[in-house]
This record gives sequence, C-alpha cells and structure tokens, in this order.
Amino acid sequence: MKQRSSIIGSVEALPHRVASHLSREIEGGDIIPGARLPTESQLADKFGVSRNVVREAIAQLRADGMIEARQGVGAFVMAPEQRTAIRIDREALKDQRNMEQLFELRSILETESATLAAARCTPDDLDAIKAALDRMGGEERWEDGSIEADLLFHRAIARATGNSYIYTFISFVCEQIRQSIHYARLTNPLHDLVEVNVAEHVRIYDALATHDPQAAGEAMRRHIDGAASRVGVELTAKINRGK
Amino acid sequence: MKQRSSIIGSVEALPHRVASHLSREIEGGDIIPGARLPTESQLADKFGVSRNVVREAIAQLRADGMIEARQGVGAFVMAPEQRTAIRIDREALKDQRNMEQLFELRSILETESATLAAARCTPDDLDAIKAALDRMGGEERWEDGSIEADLLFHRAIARATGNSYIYTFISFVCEQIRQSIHYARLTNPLHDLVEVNVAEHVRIYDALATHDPQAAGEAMRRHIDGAASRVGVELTAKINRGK
DNA sequence: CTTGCCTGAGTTGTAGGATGACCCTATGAT
DNA sequence: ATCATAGGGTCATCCTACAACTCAGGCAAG
Repeated sequence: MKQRSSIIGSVEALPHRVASHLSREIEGGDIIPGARLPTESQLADKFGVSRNVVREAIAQLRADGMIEARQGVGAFVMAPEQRTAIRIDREALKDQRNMEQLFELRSILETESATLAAARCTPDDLDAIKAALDRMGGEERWEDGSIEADLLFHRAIARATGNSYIYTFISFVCEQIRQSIHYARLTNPLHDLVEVNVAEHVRIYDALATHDPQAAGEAMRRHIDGAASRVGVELTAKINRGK
Repeated sequence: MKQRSSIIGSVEALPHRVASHLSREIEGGDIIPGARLPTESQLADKFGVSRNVVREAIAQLRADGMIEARQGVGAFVMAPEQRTAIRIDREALKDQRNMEQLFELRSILETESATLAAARCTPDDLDAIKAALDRMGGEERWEDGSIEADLLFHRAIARATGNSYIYTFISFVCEQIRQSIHYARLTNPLHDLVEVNVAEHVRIYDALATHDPQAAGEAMRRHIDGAASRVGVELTAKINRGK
C-alpha cells in the first residue's frame, strides 16, 4: 500500500483515530456548536487518509449525536447537551476526581434502586439476587469471579425495580467503574485488595426480602460509600443523607 | 445509481438502517454474545447494500461497544452489560410505559441534583439559575422558548452540583423527554398545553438560594412529578418519598 | 511423531474513483 | 420583482483493488 503521512498517533485503527481527533477538537471548543465541519475530502487530505476512513469516523461521531450530517450541505457539530448517547471517556476515569463523581452518581442511583426494588421485587427477583449473593460468598471469594458476582448482584436489584432505564444506567456506571478498577490493577498490582464485603450485601438482601424500602436504601448507601472508600474514593459532603 | 433490492424499511440513511437491524437482531438474542457476525460481504449481500455501507453500520455499533472487530478474523458481538455507551432508541419513547420509566429516573436524578446543588452552589451558579428562571417568567412564556428556558434551568442546577456525570446524565434524560414531547406534539397538535409552572420553579430556586438541601430536594420532586402528570405520565408507587 | 516454517484462503482495513441525490445560489427569462 | 433553471458544492452510495492480518493445513527437517 502506498505509504501515507499521517498527522496523528499510532496503534488504533484509522477511523477511530480520526474520530478521536475530531472529538477532541469539538470538546476543546476549537469547533463551536453549530459550525460546519470541513468537507469529507478536506478532512481526508488533512489527516492523510481516504475519504472512506473519514466517513467511518463521522459515522461514529454521528452515532453519538455529536455531529449531524445533512446531505448536500455538510456536517455540523451539535451542542453537547443534545447528544443522543452517553459515552464516558476511558481516559477520564484514570483521574481520581472523576472516579469520585462517578461513585457519587452511583450512590444516588443504587440507593434509590434498592429502595424501589424493596417495594416491587417479586419472588423471582429475590431468587436472582440470592443466587448472586451465594456466588459471592462461595468459593469464588476473593477471586475475580467475586467481582462478577458483585456486578450480578447489583444488576439483579436494578432489574427488580422494573425500570429498564434504571437498570441500563446502573449497569453502565458499574461497568465503567469495574473496568477502571481493572485497569488500575494492571498498572499497580497491589490494588487487588478490593475485597467484596459480603456482610453488607447480606444486609441489603435481608432488607429487600422483608420489603423494607428505607432499610434497603440505607444499607445500599452505606455499601456504596464503603466500596468507594475501599478503592480510595471518599464521598465528601454527604448532606441530605440519613435524614 | 443501480437500483438495488433492499430487505429493510425506508426513510433513514442506509448505514443507520443496517445498524438498527443488526442491533435488533443482537438485542433480540438472535445472535448470542461472543458469536461471530457474518462477514461484511455476506451482510452486504443480505441487506442488498455495498460493503461500504455495512462497514459504516458496524462502525456505529462498534462505537457503542456492541461489536468488536478483529482484523483478519471477523466481528464479534459483545455482552450487553459491557457497553461503553448508553443510547436510548427514539422509537422506544413513543411507548407511554417507557416515558413513565424515564420520568421516574429523572425524578431520582433531579431530586438528588437539587439537594446537592443547594449545599454546593456558588453565587455564580445561582446567577445562572436565576437567569433561566427570568427567561421562563418573561415574554417567552407559553412559547417554545420557555421549554428551552426550562431545560436551561434544570441543567444549571445540575451543573451547580459540581458533578459532571450528574450533569451529563440529567441533560441526556431531559433531552430525551423533550424530543419525545416535541414529537408527540407534531403528531397530535393538541398537546401544546405543556405549560411551565413558574411557581414551582421559584420555590426550587428559593430553596437553593437559602442553601436548604431538603427543601430543594422536595420542591424538585414535586415539580418533576407534576411535570410528569402534565404530559400524561403518572409516577406510581412513590414509596420512600417524603420520608 | 514432533516441531517449525510456509503457503494459501478468508477476513477486515484502506485507498481511490465514479455516480446519484440533494442543497444553495446566481443567473436569466418572464 | 418574481419565478424557473442551471451550475457548483456536498454528502450518500457504489464499486474495485489491494494491504494487513489470522488461521489452518501441508510439508519437510529433526
């Protein structure tokens, strides 16, 4: 293949690199919302790639709602508030401050999730939650599998709310946190003492089983806050809690 | 252009249609996680489009983390829980049940948002919130602009929490609801009585200005519940509220 | 038999060019 | 002044060709 000179980094596939580059330009404010992007041909020249690659990059950005393309006119960048998708940048999660914020959001969602689940969960839901709990306390203890079981536990509760959006959002947030921790462990092997506190989970389960919304919410809140501090995140300024 | 026979619907652009079709097949369980997709050529034949279109479709799905492609091997579908993005299908929001769930999620997020904002907001934050409030009560009343001002109001509060994820999630949820209402109004012109209740907003603002977290949270909760019922959504089973 | 290399088929990644569909504007006729 | 039309610019789609990569199977040396 003809060797082309590229102005961007390495490793990742070309469309992804172009998309990231454009994304950064937009996030950084180099291109203001409403403005038109250069034409596909111009971008292809600029990045030293084929127009096909540019189109795939734009396809990704468009899927995020970051860009809207109008045939015969051009591609325009959208205001960040009207994105049709939520994506969390993996890089951003390496920042401890972002982890704090993510845990705070998780605390909010999960607390209410437990509260709703306590009021609405069916016997089947309880079975699923119990199953995850058993996996956690079983032989998979301290293993990687226990983290999976932990995720399963929280997802099962979210499912029991009967609200698919709550389930989606919680799954998403938890997964981001999990991957972030996983990454941190790779770079710093000492980190694998993120033990799962089984007792806390049992307390949550008991509250759910007895259909006690308030107790479930409070147990969950304590659990999330504890989990946060266990990975080095302190949820500060917890007003309005324990009201 | 050569006329090709397509097995899929109409209107939207080809790559988006292909992506939606594949997405539905994956969500529906026709293709289990871990399995390999047909080759790009096969998909191109199947859908009656060029391989290029298939590639753009896959680029979208890959951006969502729904699919992972490995050069020389194939494309594989990922487990739904480890998506790197959240997207809400516009079609799904036409279902009233989904709107209920979305409003329930919004109620949770916004209530806590107001609570946190009351404790953390700076004078600058209050100014921004006040500005949105003024726009609402001003001449833009009953107009489309008042809805924009309403969004501005809620986003300003979310920003005052100092938590960028809370801001992102609330912006996202609000925008989904706004667009859904906008769409409903197009199909049913009688719907434009979604008046903005200024008094409720003032009450929220006052609570924020006096840094009263509990009052802010409660005012916001009432406001969201009221807004929900105004567009025909009843938030049922509101346990754990007013505790 | 085992090991290692090599080759070839299959698949995704990229390039580049051609054409259709669409939007906007300027030009010119009415 | 108004409207129809032509032209150029842009995205949408298609096509073909080739590069890069993976994997499995053949094959020869040990």
